[in-house]
Amino acid sequence: MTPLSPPGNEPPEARVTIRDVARLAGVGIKTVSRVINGEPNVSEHTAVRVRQAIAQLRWEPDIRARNLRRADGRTHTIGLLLGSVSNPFAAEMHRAIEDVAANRGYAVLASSHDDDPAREGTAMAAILGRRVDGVILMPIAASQAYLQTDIDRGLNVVCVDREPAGALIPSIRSDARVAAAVATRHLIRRGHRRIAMLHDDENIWTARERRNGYLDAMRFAGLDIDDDLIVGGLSDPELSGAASDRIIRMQHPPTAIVCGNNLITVGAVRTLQRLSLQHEIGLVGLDDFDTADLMAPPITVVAQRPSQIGRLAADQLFAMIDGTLPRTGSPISVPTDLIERGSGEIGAG
Amino acid sequence: MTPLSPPGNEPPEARVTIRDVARLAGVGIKTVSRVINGEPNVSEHTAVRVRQAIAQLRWEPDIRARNLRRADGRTHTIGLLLGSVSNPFAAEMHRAIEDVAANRGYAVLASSHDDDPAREGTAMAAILGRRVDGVILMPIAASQAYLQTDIDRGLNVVCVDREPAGALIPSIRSDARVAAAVATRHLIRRGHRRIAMLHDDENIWTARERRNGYLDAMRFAGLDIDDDLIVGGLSDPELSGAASDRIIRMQHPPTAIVCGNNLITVGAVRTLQRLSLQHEIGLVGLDDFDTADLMAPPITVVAQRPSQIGRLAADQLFAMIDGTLPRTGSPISVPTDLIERGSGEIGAG
DNA sequence: ATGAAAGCGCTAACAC
DNA sequence: GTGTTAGCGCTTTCAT
Repeated sequence: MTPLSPPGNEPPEARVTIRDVARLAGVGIKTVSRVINGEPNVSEHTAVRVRQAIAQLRWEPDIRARNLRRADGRTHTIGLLLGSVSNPFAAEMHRAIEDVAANRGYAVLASSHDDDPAREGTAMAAILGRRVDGVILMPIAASQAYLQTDIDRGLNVVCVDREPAGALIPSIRSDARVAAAVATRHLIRRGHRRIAMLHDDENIWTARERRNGYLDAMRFAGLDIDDDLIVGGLSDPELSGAASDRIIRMQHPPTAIVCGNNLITVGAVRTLQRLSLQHEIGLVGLDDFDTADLMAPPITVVAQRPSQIGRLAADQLFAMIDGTLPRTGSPISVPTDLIERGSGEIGAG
Repeated sequence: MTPLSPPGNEPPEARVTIRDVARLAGVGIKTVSRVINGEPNVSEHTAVRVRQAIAQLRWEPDIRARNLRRADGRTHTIGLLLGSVSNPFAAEMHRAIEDVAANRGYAVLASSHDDDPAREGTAMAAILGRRVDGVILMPIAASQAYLQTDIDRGLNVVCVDREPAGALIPSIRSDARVAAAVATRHLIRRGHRRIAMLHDDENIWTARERRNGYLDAMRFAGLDIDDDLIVGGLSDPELSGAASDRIIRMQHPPTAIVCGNNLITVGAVRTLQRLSLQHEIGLVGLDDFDTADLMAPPITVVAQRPSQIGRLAADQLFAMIDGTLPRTGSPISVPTDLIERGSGEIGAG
């Protein structure tokens, strides 16, 4: 195997370059460059010959090399850093972002930080090293100040789902606090007085906001707040199910539950069903999910709009890349929608 | 704004390069290169100075430029082309692939073709133009022969979930035919004789295999096959729900249904619930989903193992990149698991 | 132990 | 209209 052969396998016939095409077409490399970039000053006749040579050699220009010298230096790639690409909410945002990007000839480098603050930094470094034109970030680290230098140097960043801290980065997200207040108030109006709030890790902006929204509604209604009914750190359905179980077996159990995200909702519903209490205890989920209408009872939720958040975030990012929007900006709230399906309309004992 | 300024915004203080670092450290650029690559022949003293300069300028080497000249030419990026990054099954595979990739310092360029054969080609071109070291593909086009030239030139490709055609590409997937036969047989054993099969578009390998598996089981049991009970092209829950409705209102309706994927299952369950037949008609889903156990009745499924498929595919791809495995190979089947939850154990009439 | 020069595949600038 | 030269930011080669 020659020293230049690619990793491990077979006869890697030296890669085809613009020079091979130029030679075969009998022109200079700049002419080939003109043809593939649609620049003027190439006769139709030569252009045809060049295109034939390209087809014959099955040549594809190397995007890395192109961008290295290009005036705008763009890579036509954006980075996307989410909690997890497999979380349904994140995956739907991802898809909306990809659609906007694809329409503009952009590819998406996607990765997950698993809501681990340390991994935000390492994953971001992996993305930035690949010289993306912009990044869409679902932040988890306590501060995004570490991005400031890159932003000053021209990096475009937009946050989604959560607010950043320590850097002036625009963000697109639901008004999580209001959404949680709406959910809580909905239960209060059904006569509930003891309402539990199950939420995710406090590192997560939405978890904090939602708890605050719950507190807002409880206080506004003049209800007692029992700290034992507020449980955080529930990062998966199992933890949520266990917490639900614990709460329901309290001496003075709640008559209703607000669930801080779709995984928490699933865990809580599972426990309620196991205890056969799903028709006795009120439940409202924050964030919708595909099969919420198929449960018994169907699950009432305050739905977010993940596709819209994704689309708006991508639009904003590309406007920044185009230079038509500044790289700083204030948060944009996307509306949420209360969907009454049954579980949230159960009255208090 | 200077002509070299990046798109649109602010004072893009010319990007820092290896030369700036070398100048500040008072060394040649090759020495800087040695330091960041951990090459020998740099005195600890100079190395420290270089590292200080790097930190001071907050310099990050440009991965594109590095790979342009590098002997192995690797980009440390792989491509991933799925039906849709937002499909739960695909998203879970995606996540498993990302984990393997991240462990090896690889990033993942993810995109979706929406099961549109034409988009497989365009999306693939967008990926290959970015010079990835390998691609994991969920194929949809009738043939992947278009990849052969690139494969001969050293491109590494692995297919997931579906078998490729027209090119010798290794694939990792469930044995869809057997899984469907198992599901069907399970219903036959409960006494069902008229069993419907709802499946996705026939362009999709799994849809064809699953229909065949259904036919296998029906024939093996010596049952009549009624073409009116076999419906294809159901690419979303709405179409599936409508088809279920039609089938149930037939003169001789089926007593059970096999659903060809998780979206089809959701649509069918929705219709059964609307008609209050969910406890009368047997149902087995192919492919599991998170809330299957929360329905009434809980949904019996033949579950796939998306994470395992993703992990194996990534392992295979990296073995090919490393050169420890050939670029061709035969399909690998990942087991499926029948999970009895209730809907599949309803007896015939 | 170090650095100067050449080159990766392409685009920019400037010839002709 | 077309080609030549330089140069993008880095690694490689080879000299010192």
